[in-house]
Amino acid sequence: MSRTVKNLPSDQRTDWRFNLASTFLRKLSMHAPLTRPECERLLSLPVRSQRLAARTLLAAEGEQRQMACTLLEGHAYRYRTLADGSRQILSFHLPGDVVDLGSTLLGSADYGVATLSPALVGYLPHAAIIAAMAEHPGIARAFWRETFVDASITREWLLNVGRRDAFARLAHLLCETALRSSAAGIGHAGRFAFPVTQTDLGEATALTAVHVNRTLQRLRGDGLVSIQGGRVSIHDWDGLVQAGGFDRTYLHLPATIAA
Amino acid sequence: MSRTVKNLPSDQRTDWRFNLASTFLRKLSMHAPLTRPECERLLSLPVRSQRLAARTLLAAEGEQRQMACTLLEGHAYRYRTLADGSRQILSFHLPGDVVDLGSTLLGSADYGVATLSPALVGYLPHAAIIAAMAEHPGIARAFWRETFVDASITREWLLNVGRRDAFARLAHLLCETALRSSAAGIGHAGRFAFPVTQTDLGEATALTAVHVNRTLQRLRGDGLVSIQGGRVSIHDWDGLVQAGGFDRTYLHLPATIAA
DNA sequence: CGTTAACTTGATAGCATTCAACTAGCGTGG
DNA sequence: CCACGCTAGTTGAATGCTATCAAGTTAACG
Repeated sequence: MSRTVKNLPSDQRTDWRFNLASTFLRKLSMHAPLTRPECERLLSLPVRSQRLAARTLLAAEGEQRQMACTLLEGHAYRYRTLADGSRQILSFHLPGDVVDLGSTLLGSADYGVATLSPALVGYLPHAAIIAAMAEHPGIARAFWRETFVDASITREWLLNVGRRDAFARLAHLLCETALRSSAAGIGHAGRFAFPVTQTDLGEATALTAVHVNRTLQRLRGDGLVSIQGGRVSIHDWDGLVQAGGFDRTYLHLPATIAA
Repeated sequence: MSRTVKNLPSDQRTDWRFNLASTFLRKLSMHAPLTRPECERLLSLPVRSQRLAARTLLAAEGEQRQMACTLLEGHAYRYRTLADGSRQILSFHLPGDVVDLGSTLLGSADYGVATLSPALVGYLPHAAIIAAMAEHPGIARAFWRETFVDASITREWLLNVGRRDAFARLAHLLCETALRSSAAGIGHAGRFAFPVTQTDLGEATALTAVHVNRTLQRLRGDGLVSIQGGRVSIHDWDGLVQAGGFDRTYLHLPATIAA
C-alpha cells in the first residue's frame, strides 16, 4: 500500500494524503486487498482535511451533512443524548474509521460525533463515495464490509451493556480497544493510547463514573490493566480476556492482528 | 410494485415469489424507489423458500453460510448467548427483513437467528446478491441503506438498555415495533402481532421476566399498552411515546408511515 | 384432565446509583 | 510565584432499581 502512495504524483503526496493511505486505505483493504486502480481511485477522492482540538464536536446529533468524515489521527466517539441530559457513548473511533459513513445514504447521522484528543480528520463528499463505489465493485464491497463490522461492534456493546456486570464490561471494552488499536497500527504490546476520562468510560458502559472508578481499581488490583494519563497498560492479557468474556470474532480482524 | 409482479412470467408468479415482492422488495424500495429492471432483477434471484415452525433455529451463532435469509412471513429474532447461559436478544425481525445480510461479506453471522412464530423464509445466495449489486447500483444502494438502518436500530437498543429504566425501555421497544410493523404492512391502528413471551422481552431489554411482568402491568395500568395472546394493543400512543422517550428518526421511515 | 410453559405475586438480596466531600493535577493570571 | 479555579479522580455512606428466590395461578394442549 505504501508503494501505491509513493507512485502518486508528487503534488498529491502531502502529509495528510499519505496519512489517508496509512489509516483509511489500510483499514478498507485489511480484509480483501483492493486493486491498484481502486487504491488510486480512493486516494484521488476530493478529500479536505482539518485539524481539530480535543473535545470538539465533529457532527451534531441529527445534523444534515454532505460529506462523511474519516479520522486520520486521534480518537473520537459517537454518542446520543437523552432528554434528561444523560448520554450514551455508542462507539469509540480510531484512525482509519469513517465515523459517519451512514450519512452518505441517510443524509444525516442520528448520533453526534466528537473528538477525544486533538485529531486530524478528512472529509469525503457523499457524492464522491457513491461515484467511486459505482465505478469499482471492490470499493463498494470494502465500504459495505466496514458497515457490517461497525454494526457487529455495536451489537457486541449491546450484549456488553445488557448482560455483563461492571467488571466484565470494562474488561471487555479494554480488550476490544486494545485489539482495534493494534489493527489501526497505533499502540503495541499491551500499551496504547486511549484518551478517555472515567466519565467517558461510564457513558460508554452505562455505569456511573464513581462505579467505573471503583471497578478500575479492582481491575488494577487484580493485576489485569491500568489506565494512566490517557494510556492503557495491559498487565495480563489472558486474565483480561477471561474477565471480559472476550471473543474477538465479532471484530472480524485478520488473524495476524494480535494484542 | 404490484404491477411489476403482475408483469412477471406466469410461472414465476408463485405464492412465495409474490410474497417476496410484497415484503422484501417493498422494504428495499421504500425509501428510494427501485427501477423496473432492478425490481425484476431482484425478483428473478434464485431464491429458495422454506416454511419453519415457531421457535426454530434459522442460523446458529457463528455458523458459516452461503446464503442470506429473508423473512417472508412471521417473526424472528437475533440473539447472542454468553458462557453463563444468559442471552441477549439483539433485534426482532418482521417480514421483509434480511436477518443475516452481513453474512454475505463476512461469511457468517456472529449471532444466532430463530423464529418466534411459524415463518416463511427465503434464501438468497450470497453470490447472487453480490452479482445483482454489481449490475445495478440502485440495488447496491438499497442493500447498503438497509444495513445502515439496521445498525441505527441496534444503536437505539444500546441507548435503550444503557440509559432508560425498565418502564421506558419496554415502552420504547413497543413503540418501535408498532411503527416497524406498520411499515412492514402488518398490523394497523395500534394493534399488531408480536408473538413474544415475557421472557423474550426480558432478553431483549436486559430485564428479568419477573420485572418485565410487573412493568407490563404498570404500562397496562397506566392505560398505555397491553399484550395478550401475542398481540399488542396500544391504548394511548402519545402516552406510550412519551413514556419511552421515543423519537422515530432513527428508524428512517417515510413520513407516510404512521402507527 | 394431566402436564407443561407462561404468567403472576410476595419477600429478600445485591449491584450500582446517588449524594457528598475531599484530594490531586494543571493552567491561568494577579 | 503562588493563589485561584476547574476538571479528573477518589472515598464513604445511604438509597434504590432490579435481580433472585420461591410459590402459586392461569393458559395451552394433547
